[in-house]
Amino acid sequence: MEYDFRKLEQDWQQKWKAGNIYSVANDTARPKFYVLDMFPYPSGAGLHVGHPLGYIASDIFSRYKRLKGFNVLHPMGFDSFGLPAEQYALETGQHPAETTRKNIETFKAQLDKIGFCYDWNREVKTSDASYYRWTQWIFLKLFNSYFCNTEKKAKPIAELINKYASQGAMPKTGNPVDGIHFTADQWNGFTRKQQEDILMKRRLCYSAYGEVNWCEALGTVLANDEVVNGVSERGGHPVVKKKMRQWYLRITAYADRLLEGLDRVAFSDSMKEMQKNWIGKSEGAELKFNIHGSQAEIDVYTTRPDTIFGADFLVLAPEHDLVQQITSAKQQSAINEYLEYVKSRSDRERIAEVKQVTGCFTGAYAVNPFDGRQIPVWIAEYVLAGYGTGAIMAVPCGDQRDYLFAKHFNIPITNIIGSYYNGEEANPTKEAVLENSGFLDGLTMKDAISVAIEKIESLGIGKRKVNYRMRDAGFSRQRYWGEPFPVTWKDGIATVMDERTLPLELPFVEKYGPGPEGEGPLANLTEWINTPAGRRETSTMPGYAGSSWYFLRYMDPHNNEQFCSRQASDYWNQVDVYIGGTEHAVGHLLYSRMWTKFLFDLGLIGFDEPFKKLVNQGMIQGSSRFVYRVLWTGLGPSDKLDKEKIPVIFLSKDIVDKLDSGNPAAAGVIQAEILRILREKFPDVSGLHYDEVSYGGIHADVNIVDGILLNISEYINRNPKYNTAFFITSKGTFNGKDIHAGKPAEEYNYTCGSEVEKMSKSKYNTVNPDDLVLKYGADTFRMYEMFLGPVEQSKPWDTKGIEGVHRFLRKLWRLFFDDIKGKVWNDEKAVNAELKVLHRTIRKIEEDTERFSFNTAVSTFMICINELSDLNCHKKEVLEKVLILIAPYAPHIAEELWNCLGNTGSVLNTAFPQYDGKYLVETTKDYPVSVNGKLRSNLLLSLDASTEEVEKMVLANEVVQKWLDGKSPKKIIYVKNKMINVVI
RNA sequence: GCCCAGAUGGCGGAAUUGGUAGACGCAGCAGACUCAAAAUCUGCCGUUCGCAAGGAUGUGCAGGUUCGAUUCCUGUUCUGGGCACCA
Repeated sequence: MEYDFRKLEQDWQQKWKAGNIYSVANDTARPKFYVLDMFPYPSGAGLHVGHPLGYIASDIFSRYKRLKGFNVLHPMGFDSFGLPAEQYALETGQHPAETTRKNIETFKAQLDKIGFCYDWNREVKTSDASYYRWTQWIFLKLFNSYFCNTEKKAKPIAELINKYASQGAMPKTGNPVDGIHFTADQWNGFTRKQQEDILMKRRLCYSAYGEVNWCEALGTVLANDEVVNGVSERGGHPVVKKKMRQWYLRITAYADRLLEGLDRVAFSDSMKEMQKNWIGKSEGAELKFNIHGSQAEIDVYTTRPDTIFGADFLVLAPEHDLVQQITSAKQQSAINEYLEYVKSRSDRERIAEVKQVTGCFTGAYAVNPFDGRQIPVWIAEYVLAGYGTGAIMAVPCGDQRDYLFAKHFNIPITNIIGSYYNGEEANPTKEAVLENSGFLDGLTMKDAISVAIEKIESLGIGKRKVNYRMRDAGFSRQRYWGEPFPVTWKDGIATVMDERTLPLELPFVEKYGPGPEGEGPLANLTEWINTPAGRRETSTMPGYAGSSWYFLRYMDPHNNEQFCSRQASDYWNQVDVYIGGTEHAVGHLLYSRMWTKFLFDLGLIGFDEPFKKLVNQGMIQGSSRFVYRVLWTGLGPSDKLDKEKIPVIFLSKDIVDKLDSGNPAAAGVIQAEILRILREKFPDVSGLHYDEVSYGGIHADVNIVDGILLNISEYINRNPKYNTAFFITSKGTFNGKDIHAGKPAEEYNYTCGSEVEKMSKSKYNTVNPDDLVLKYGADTFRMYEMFLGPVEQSKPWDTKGIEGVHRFLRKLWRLFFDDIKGKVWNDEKAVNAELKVLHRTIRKIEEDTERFSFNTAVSTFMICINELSDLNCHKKEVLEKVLILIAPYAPHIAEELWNCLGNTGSVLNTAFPQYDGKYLVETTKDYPVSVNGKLRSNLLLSLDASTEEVEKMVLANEVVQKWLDGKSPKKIIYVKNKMINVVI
């Protein structure tokens, strides 16, 4: 009986489905365990081998926990709203709902082939109205809530309105400020619009003006991803910043709680670090600078108020409100020019720019509040409007960027740190004793910080301030394929729908192009947008809206009354293990943590951190392959050459390497060969020249490249336009039409370049799991993905090596069945040697699975099966236990053999075997003996030997004596059960 | 540029707490079985000197701590991920 993996895997997958064995109940006395994958965006390219890495890991863990007696929730769903489907619709006219449905179908079929134990009854799709109804519902809750700064939690905005109406909003100390403070009487006298504007500043989801990437030519807003070097990815049109009304999530209100919550979750330190840095809490001061000869005041945020006397200039963000007001007539045109330039730059470009210092003087001078010194006010792109107050005081002797700016624009530098400043670069120290610093003279900078703040506060020119780098999250998109906002606008007032009327379904559109004025496609639906209550909001929610709470919906997916019943969320509680990529380190994870805290504040769930433990799977990268095509810049005479007739020439990687080797002779030979081909094509053209060979890399499908050797006939076959192209390789020059599939690729020896990149369809470097499952089976595929290396590590995909895992499973099979003899397993009693192998394996598998070290677990299985084979062990007593151990990893073969042994039902319904240490007791150890830290010999010693006995034995050792050469050792280091080191 | 991570044979990786570097697998080499192939099995397999015994050297690079460093510290190079509208 042979290992017919195709048949048995199919059979078991059907039986699992028919028997509904992965369905999970909410009401059970068993302890719960919740294992969650980050659900995928169902892209049109289908699943590639990178997706299942985390899914296999979580599947193994779920099955393992089930064997350990837990009621395991292990659901899957789809993050099915998103930009790619909309772009695809724009190009092909196919409705995103339709393509998304198809893609999900493909994904599910692919997932099922790998044999995952998902409870598909709990599937969620963020684009289903029955799901996004609750996303909209949570939006209403956010809109109708504010963050109470005293209690540090969200509360219904109705409470705030009541407070305003009864007590107003007056400062505890000091004078009320117009526009911020008001009495109850004033509040009650405000117009509805005035009241709503004030409330909007407190709502947890609010509307305000913000900047977007605007592409005039496309008439649309673009994602950063769609902007490349300042122009649109599609079409290459210029992109500028534009202010538009947007929705925002007030995540900054939760900044402190998001920081604090990190102490209560098991995320990796680096993950916590990334979130902390993203939140970017800093403490410092905000202070006012007056502008000489103007009413304007500039608020500056600084973490280093101690350096105030070293401030040689101020820099405003180009977008700063005061720029126009303070700019002098003389500087006006220069400023305008600079603003034009900045408009074309993305935030990332602006911060990343270091080589080139740019900026523009406004003509205004600020007055240092302490010594009255007048310092110039500049604008520069490295100051961002979104951070702090959008204005900084520049201290060139202490900040390198300020230093470079001062040098570049010849602004004199004041040294306040004496010898700590060398005149050649800034020194950001806090240790220096201050000089030239008025009342701070003689203080160390560290101590001066609080002294300076106190002074600033006592003079009433500023205050101590905690600042966050994190900004409120943009919550609206000028797109179609997302959740519509249940909001209408009238007279500038946003009114939300009654929650009982949800969902507000996404209406069907014919065209996916943008609406007028850069609004989303929904703006084109005149009938839909105009309602008696007002004009509907036409933007939709971002991708992260649906993914910020999906883990709750899995707990109670069919509930029509609530997003998730309290009963269900109390039982399943936090996600025990969450598996996904680091690319979500800050976005998704912060948003879902915030939503959880918010829902907790409202008492809708009983926990405020969603994920107890996070496992970051590494990214499986693609290993791209390139062919090199000759580029014709420098080819002439251009007026005499018929463009149509210029040939396509490909260079093999080794030829390209020769070109780049810097050896002019080798490069000359290649150039001559190209010229030869050209002369053949253009026999009549005189003065033909091609000055320098240049080339460009083009992705070739990794699936038709063996190692780096291109299957050249298949390449031409797939790209018929190249069937008259020339291929120059180390074996000669070949014309496409002479290349035949019959000849082995080695004959042509066209080699490719390679590069590790993100796996993506457009890079032709994706490998489809289906092919591998078909060829080797799901169990082999699962174990191979795990065997590749630690789950947390990123690595390029390589199919080589999968054979070894497949051989291992066949070897396992042969312990039970022989191709000729048939059944070989028996009911004999196991002996100690066999039980030792078994129990060592049980212990190691349990350990490795618990710490997510699946690669070493696979290797442990291999060692176990090798040893049992060597021992000729075919005993059911041992093998049965091995099957349970391996069931999480290779569920199909485990089920099959489990049943062959005479068991009924799923192997998952048994219990994980108990490890017994008595089989593993050792009495001796073969110690490594080092001399001066270098291994010289081994020594078999009893484990209960005394230190004296050991030393005696060591000194008596021949090899040790040889190295001692008659001398006596300085020291003998003996670490029990580890090693011995003799120091001479 | 900033934040985070990683770097070990021809390749993927192992070494869990500072204690025998290279487990396990792939590829390769040699052999057995076979008419042959497949499958399977056995042995070798970091580099280098040596017939061998054995020695030297070796975990990106440069230093340091230690009886002992892949592991800890300082610096540095390269690669990957993220940087707010991809998901």
